[in-house]
Amino acid sequence: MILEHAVARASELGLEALSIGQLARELELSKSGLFGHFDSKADLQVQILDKVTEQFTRTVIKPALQEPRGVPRLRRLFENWLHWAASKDSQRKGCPYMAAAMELDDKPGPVRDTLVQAQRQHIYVLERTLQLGQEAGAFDPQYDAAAGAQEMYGFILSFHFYKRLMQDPQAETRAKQNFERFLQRLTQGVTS
Amino acid sequence: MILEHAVARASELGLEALSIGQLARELELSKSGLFGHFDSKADLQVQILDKVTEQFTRTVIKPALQEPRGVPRLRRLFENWLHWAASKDSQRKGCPYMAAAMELDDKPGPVRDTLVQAQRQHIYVLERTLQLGQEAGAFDPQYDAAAGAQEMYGFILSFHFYKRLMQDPQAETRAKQNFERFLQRLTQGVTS
DNA sequence: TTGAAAAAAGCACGGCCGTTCTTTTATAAT
DNA sequence: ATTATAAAAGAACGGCCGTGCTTTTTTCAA
Repeated sequence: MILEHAVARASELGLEALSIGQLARELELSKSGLFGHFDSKADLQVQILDKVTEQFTRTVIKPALQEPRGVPRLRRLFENWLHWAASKDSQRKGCPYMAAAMELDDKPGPVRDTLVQAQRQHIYVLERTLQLGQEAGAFDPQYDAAAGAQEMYGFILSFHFYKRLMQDPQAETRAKQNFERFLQRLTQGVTS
Repeated sequence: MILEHAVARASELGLEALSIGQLARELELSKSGLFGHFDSKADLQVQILDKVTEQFTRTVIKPALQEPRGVPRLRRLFENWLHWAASKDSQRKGCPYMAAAMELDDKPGPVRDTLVQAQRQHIYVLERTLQLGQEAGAFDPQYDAAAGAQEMYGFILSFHFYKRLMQDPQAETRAKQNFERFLQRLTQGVTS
């Protein structure tokens, strides 16, 4: 329960800016009562990231893996991911990874390691989805899967920036438009 | 001089994490001696962003505008931008906007406004470069310039993430590869 | 119902934060 | 050389931080 709220706040403020005192106040707990559940702030941050990864796997990756390989799976994965990045409910505001990514990209340590591992794993899923699509004959086998994954990741990142920071109402339309064009290229000259 | 160092540190730590005391220590100044140059921390942050924008305009945009419209200008703009995002010298470590973007995307105020305005302006340059290329007959006039700008921005963002957070040595290669493919699409069926 | 174990609270600590005031030092014009 | 002006320093403030201790409350099995 504590972690759920912590995830929500961390996705707004970032992992560093989130303070234990503030968390305790919001949960109507004493500072030390809350702190008792964690060894340190870094430990809390790691647990937050683990929780986020669990959520991401459950709501973005798992549903996509139930789609058949090729276009349906890739599209589902992309749309879920986009939805994840845009989400603004009580659970999460935007992508919790992003705020963390910028603060941590120059600070080595266990928190950063946890984040990097999660991010690598998610991108690997993207890459593997492309590869499996190729093996299934749905995608152009010439296409560099790693480059494609980086490209798709870019769609999501730029969407996030356009939407959250610049509040561009057309961000989503264009992100989907770019993805569909990407998909078209990917399936170009493929029969099945 | 103060601002230059502040820019360098802010691009590493972010605008919020950067503290006045720390800055003063590094510059061998007293905290209040430094603070005297600014009305508040928010004012310092705004001035940092203004300085960054000036640097970005000078090193990324201006050189690109000296190239002829069309492919050369767009490529130059993209490469400069990529180089800016990757830079790791004494002046700057990575893109200072990015760290700020995530912290601020939910916090209204003058600092955020300054950042949004700068970012909008930079993206407008991107968009306008595409449009001018279209008008000059170098790019496919059907292409939606705004979507293209968002796509290119994605190349840069994903490159930044791959390189800085995940430390992928191939990030740059793939970013350029993706851009060149984008360029190919853009110039498809255009004679001149 | 008692008692071990876990959770929460209370309290205090040193430390850094942004900011304000006052005093000293340096700069530069008369 | 004197003086107005600006820059830096010094000291203090209230506030929040993360974290350790000790004490109280709650939980739950024996």
